[in-house]
Amino acid sequence: MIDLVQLRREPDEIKAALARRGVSSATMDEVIVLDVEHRRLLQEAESLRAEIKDLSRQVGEARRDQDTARAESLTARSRALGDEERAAREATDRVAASLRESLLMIPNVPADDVPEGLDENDNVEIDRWWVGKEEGQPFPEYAPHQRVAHWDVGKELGILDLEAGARLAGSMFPLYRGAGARLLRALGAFALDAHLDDYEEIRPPSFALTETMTSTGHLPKSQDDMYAIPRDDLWAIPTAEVPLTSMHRGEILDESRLPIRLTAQTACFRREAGAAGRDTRGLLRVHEFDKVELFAYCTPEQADAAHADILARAEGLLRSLGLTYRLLRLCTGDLGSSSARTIDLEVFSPGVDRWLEVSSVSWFRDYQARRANVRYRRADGTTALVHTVNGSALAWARIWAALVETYRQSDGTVQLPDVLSPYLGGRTRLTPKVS
RNA sequence: GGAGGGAUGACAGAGCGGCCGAAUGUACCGGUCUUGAAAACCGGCGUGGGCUUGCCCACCGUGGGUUCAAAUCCCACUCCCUCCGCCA
Repeated sequence: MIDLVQLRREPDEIKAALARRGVSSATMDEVIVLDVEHRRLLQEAESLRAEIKDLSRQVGEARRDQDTARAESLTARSRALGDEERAAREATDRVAASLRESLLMIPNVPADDVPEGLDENDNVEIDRWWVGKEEGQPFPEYAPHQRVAHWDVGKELGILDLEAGARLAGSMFPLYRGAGARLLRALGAFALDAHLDDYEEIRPPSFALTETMTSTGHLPKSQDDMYAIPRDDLWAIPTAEVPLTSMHRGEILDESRLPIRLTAQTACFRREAGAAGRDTRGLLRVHEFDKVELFAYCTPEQADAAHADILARAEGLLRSLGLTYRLLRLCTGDLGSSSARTIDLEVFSPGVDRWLEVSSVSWFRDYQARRANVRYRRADGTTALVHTVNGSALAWARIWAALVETYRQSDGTVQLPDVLSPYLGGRTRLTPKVS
């Protein structure tokens, strides 16, 4: 949620920044009006409250002095004020609720370096990498044997059974088998191990309460994109960012502990409402996928370095897997609602001949921390909201697809990169199932 | 799922419905003493919000209720602990 105090102090700056991502100035004016009204009512209610407290204290004194007549007259006055106070408080609460409701729907203020744009077509490519680039080799030419879509490779080798997944849970719930399932397990272990130098490994719950979802900004905005279990007030997490952001909810962290860096692999659940039929073949877009997430709570001063570190780690994994990828700076129109700045990593998958988003590295400023109420204590004793930063490293379903396409050999086998060997028991070559 | 016990500041732990935002201890910060440290002593030490910056308001697991007045009484819920049942 954005900073209301800042909105009061510099309404024009905030309005201008939010206008870049489509929030009308009329919407912001409504918020400002609600805020003014809220404070007016709050003052009214509080001064009534103060009066009642004072009268009540005097009743106590009168009782102690055995002055029954005085006590009763004071009681009568206080009782009369009580009705007024209740009405004032209810009015205050009503306005506070609608103020909060409005604030929850307002996206984060974009950073200055976020490019202008309407949708993903306006994202700006800032870098591109492929094996041998540093040695001066040109962008790779992919051979015909690499131009086979992963769903065909998967079927050929018996490592991906989309029909079985669909039978169990409907379409877009993939089922991996044999070496395909093991490859997925290997990727997770490979990535988690790579981050353990600086990041604590977490295994959080796969479900979270409405309150938790709200603190990351996923609710109320994205409720149609998530799986809900209403009987238990639970939602299936769309990313480990949700539990990690709430891990320290309501806490005041000592500055010396920052940055707190966490990594977690979880299943991620996405309803992908409205996406039916669009780029949904194979593993391009699925309802459930595994992802290793990197996350940091930090001070504002540490945020840039924390963001850069996560980005470097995600890139590092792609490079050691030998996959071609590019970096995109998301434009205002494509930026996630909670984010102030996001860099996407897209891997090139030759079989389907497209760039697939496999990581999104975002800086949230204090937007999530304000909702989740995560603060830190500075050396001078004051408190401030932390900044949160996160990124995927990486989302495995699409990496799986890019790997089997990129490394498909002319004989139809797939020769996986050596870095995965320890996690595959040395079996880096995937061959067609004989049975 | 059943029975019982509990939830108060960083921690421990008091708190007859009325100077209780909360005793006391520990921890922590500052000072005195000391060559220095420890001990002792003195002082400080929760978080938010509002405005007339000096005051006011809120918060004792959460949400309701009773009352002139609630940490304190009532109801519901959540979580933790113990026991029973069930269970990977």
